[in-house]
Amino acid sequence: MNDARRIKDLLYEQVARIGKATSSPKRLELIELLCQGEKAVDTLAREASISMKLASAHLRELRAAHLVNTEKQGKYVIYRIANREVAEFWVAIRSLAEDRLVELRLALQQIACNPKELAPQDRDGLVKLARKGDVVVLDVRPSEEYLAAHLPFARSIPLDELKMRLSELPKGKMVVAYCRGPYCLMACDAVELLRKKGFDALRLPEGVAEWGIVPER
Amino acid sequence: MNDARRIKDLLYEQVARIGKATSSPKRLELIELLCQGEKAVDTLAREASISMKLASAHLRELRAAHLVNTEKQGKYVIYRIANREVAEFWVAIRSLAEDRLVELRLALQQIACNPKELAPQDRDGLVKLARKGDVVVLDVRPSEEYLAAHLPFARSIPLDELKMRLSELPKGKMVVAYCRGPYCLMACDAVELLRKKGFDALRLPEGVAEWGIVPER
DNA sequence: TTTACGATCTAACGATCATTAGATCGTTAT
DNA sequence: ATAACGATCTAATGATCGTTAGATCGTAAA
Repeated sequence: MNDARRIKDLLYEQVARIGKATSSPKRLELIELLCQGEKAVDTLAREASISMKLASAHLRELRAAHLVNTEKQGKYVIYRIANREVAEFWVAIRSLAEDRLVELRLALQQIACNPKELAPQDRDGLVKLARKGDVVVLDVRPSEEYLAAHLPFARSIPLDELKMRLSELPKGKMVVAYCRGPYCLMACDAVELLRKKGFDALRLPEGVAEWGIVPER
Repeated sequence: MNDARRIKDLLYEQVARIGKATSSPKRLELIELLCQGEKAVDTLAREASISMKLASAHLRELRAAHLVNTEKQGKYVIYRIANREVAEFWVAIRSLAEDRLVELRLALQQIACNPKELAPQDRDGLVKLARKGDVVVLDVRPSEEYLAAHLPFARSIPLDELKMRLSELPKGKMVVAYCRGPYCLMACDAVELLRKKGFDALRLPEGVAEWGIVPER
């Protein structure tokens, strides 16, 4: 009787470890960043706008829940998402949050309205257009993330190089810009810039994780 | 610049509310119970082996994350899972936990080994056998849960009535017993009892939530 | 009306967590 | 060697959380 309780409690306790690991905003942001590709601690800290000490502490938690792996490379410690399932969970918990929390939907509308977004269109359709070259799928993330994983037929121009490299883009064609996902604002900025310069640009609010694409190794 | 930070932080903060709500073992157990059907606070407290005060406090948290709904019925306050997505998330977070945490897999093996389990068989096959009457799919949960939702062609004999109602079961046929899911031990006990009484019994470690069946209203 | 009971709220306690600073350790560059 | 830097560990802080007890409120049965 009491024995059954003990084992039951143990089971729920283990599942709660996943919940606990995903109960901190900054840890979620770190997971999203790691979904883009492997990164060292100082890179993660900079990109999440936190101190390296705090990043290290949060990564420690994620590691305790086995959601991320580490590998020492000389001076650096490289963090990676543990596997595809973690990336899928990041998409899943976000999806549930959007479904249940009005506040989140409202906040999303704020950033979604400004630059025109691509409708939650069929992905095959976009890929077909990109393959034919009728639209340019533009990856505006840092180039290391593009190299780690990117959408099919996407071209890489990091956001901070975009202004100087506008000539690389065909003037007549539609440009679809994407970044790390719906919570990342880089594609918004890119679309704003492109439109100002006379391009026909849309934001694709999805990233590699949403497409089920995951960096290798 | 700083403006973008503020809205980003807000987004991750909202998602973290879901993580926080699912970071407590008892809250997860309450979610699982509510996946079986609507329940009053005192029922939930009894079935989760906690005080009503504590149950009330945990349910308050789940309600704050909009994962559950409430409705006052006279003396009682009835809690319900908010929608199908919540039940699916409960299955998803459990699945990730099993994938990532060795301790959880080990604990599961402890309860899985004793009574022989049904292989992660195709569900259609089981339903076909049950429809023809070649196997008896036995729901050993309390009858209110059976009434709220149950597997196709399942018969209801609650665990605490099973010993007295053995005569209702055909002696020659295979009995497949299930309960609330892989973390619930009622089906284990049922299989143990049935085998002792000469039945050919197996445990189906899945419940309604795992089959994507969700109580109405 | 009185009584019992389901349920929540409040206050309070100890425990845990987020965050920062200081010290430490290993590696790379000078 | 020394210096610089990435990264972690420790300790310490304030905040938050889990849990329990006491009081309160509404409803249903006596």
